[in-house]
Amino acid sequence: MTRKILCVAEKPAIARAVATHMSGGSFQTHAIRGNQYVKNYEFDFNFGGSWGNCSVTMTSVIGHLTGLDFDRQYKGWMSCPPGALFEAPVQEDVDKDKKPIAENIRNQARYSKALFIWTDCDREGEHIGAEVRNQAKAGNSRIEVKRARFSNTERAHVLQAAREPVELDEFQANAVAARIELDLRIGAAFTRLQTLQLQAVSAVLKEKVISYGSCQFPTLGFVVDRYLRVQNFKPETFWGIKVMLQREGKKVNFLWNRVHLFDRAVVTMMLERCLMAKQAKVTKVNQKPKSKWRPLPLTTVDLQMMGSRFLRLDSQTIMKVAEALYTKGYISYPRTETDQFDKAIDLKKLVEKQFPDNQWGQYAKDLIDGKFRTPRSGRHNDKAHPPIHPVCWVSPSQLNANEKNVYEFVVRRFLACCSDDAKGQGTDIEIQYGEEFFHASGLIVLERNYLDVYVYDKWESSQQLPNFEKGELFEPTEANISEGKTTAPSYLTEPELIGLMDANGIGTDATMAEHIAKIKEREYVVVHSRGSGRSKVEELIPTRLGIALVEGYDNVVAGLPNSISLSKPFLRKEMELRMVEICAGSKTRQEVVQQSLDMYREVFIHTQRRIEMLKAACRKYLNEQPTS
DNA sequence: GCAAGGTC
Repeated sequence: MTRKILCVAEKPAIARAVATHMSGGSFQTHAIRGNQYVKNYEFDFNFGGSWGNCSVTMTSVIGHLTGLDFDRQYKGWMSCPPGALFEAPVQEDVDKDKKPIAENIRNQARYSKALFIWTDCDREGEHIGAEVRNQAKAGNSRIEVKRARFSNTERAHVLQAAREPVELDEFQANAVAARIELDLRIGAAFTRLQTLQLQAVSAVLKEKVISYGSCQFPTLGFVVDRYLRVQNFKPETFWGIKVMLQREGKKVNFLWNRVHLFDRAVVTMMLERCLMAKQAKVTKVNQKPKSKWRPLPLTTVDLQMMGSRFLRLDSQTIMKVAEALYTKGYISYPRTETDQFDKAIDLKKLVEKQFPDNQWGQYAKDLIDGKFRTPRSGRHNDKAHPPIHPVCWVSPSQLNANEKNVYEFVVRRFLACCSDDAKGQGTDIEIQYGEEFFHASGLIVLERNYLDVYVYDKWESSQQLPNFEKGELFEPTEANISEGKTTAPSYLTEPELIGLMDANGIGTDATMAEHIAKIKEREYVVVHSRGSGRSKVEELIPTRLGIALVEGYDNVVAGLPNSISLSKPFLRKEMELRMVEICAGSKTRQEVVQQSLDMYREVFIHTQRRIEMLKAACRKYLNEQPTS
């Protein structure tokens, strides 16, 4: 009898893709009882080595199998003081809707010699792999456990992963387990505390859940921080020197190297010295080729940021649309941090698929006819997914308006990646006038290259400069003082917020949009539109409640020795660093959970003691008459 | 009625 091997992927789409490659396209599909998405695919495969020819069942989970929650007696909000949740017993259970999937794995494991885990090769994937292993062991305690290491579903790569399995990374799974426990305890404790305490403060808050989360609060913090900077902004007047020369019928404006200063008297004196010198001297003439680099391969964060900017869709909508395009097989997996293409991917083949398109088909043909360039490589690789790229061409008539726009963006971005940089000729002139230095620069775009397909980037020729020679003297046509005012920053936009979250490690590429949606849902922030038409900008403004929470917590911790506010990203960042230590094997899961809980408990106790400050902030913002 | 993270 041939040996049987059970393979389990993180999601149905991967199970199907891997089964297709391993089986060479011929497999049997069986539905499972109780879940319409998960399927079992059966086929034979030669693993080589000591495994040899085996019969395979390839199936999947749908993300995590289990969830962590408090024991039943702690679930009621009045069952215990919120602070008790830092120690209350918790248990891990298979989610109700995942029970049929877990059962399928236990059943299949019974007849299998080995389990091959095919979850994504990232931290969460390692934890999901451990959940799968636990179910398989419950069905068959003697089953051998292996893990396939793969980063895309290209055929040769998949086959290699199947034949060279590695071990599950227990450290990474433990790091995720620590995160899960911390987020649950801390989130629930603070949410119950502030909800129960603040509901009584204002009629506005009655019946309202005022949630706290280690990601949603720093997200709110960014919005409030920008809002306050706008509110507190005081414009300042500055002065500069403008020098202009007319020559060969062209007008050249020279910019001051000092840009501007805030002291009018000093600028006046400097200008007078210039005028006294009468003549300016050309100190540098640089002619050099300039180029504008083609974009990097597309990541999720970039898709969300560029998408909000150019397609005018909020990040959640973009992700929904991108997922629909992925499920239909038009684009690759849209959740990725990777901005470098694996050498194994045949990029030219993907370019060729775009030939039929009316808008960019000819551009794709030109690439294959010799203009193709290997894409640039960024510095990120999540080792799980390739950059987002089109998988095949789809007629615009098959897509709705949003899908059409997002697909077009993904394709244009991909073709731009496979193109040459735009090239031009730049001229930089520097002059000395009195004791001050000024400069002017000109640009002539010579080859547009990627700009022809990537319509979202702009790079235009500037006005041409007349000829200058190094060392020559000339008398400027005009030189005078300019005056201006510093302008207030504008309110935070969603792409900016996503950039801040990414830079501070708040949330993952898959969840950032959810955290923003969450603070809207909780009525901590609202979206205001400014302008109209193409110049419309959506800005995030905190509500009175949002401002009150941030100000309240800032006041509460103001007295603490290292006063780290919950509205700042530092605590979450520290948690992330400790997770990395678990992955490296330098700390255990238990150590990290204890340390992090101690840290948050200190803030919690302090908040309880000074709860009046939190209440006062809410009263201040919510119970006074709105003035606008 | 609480979180954040997978995915449908």
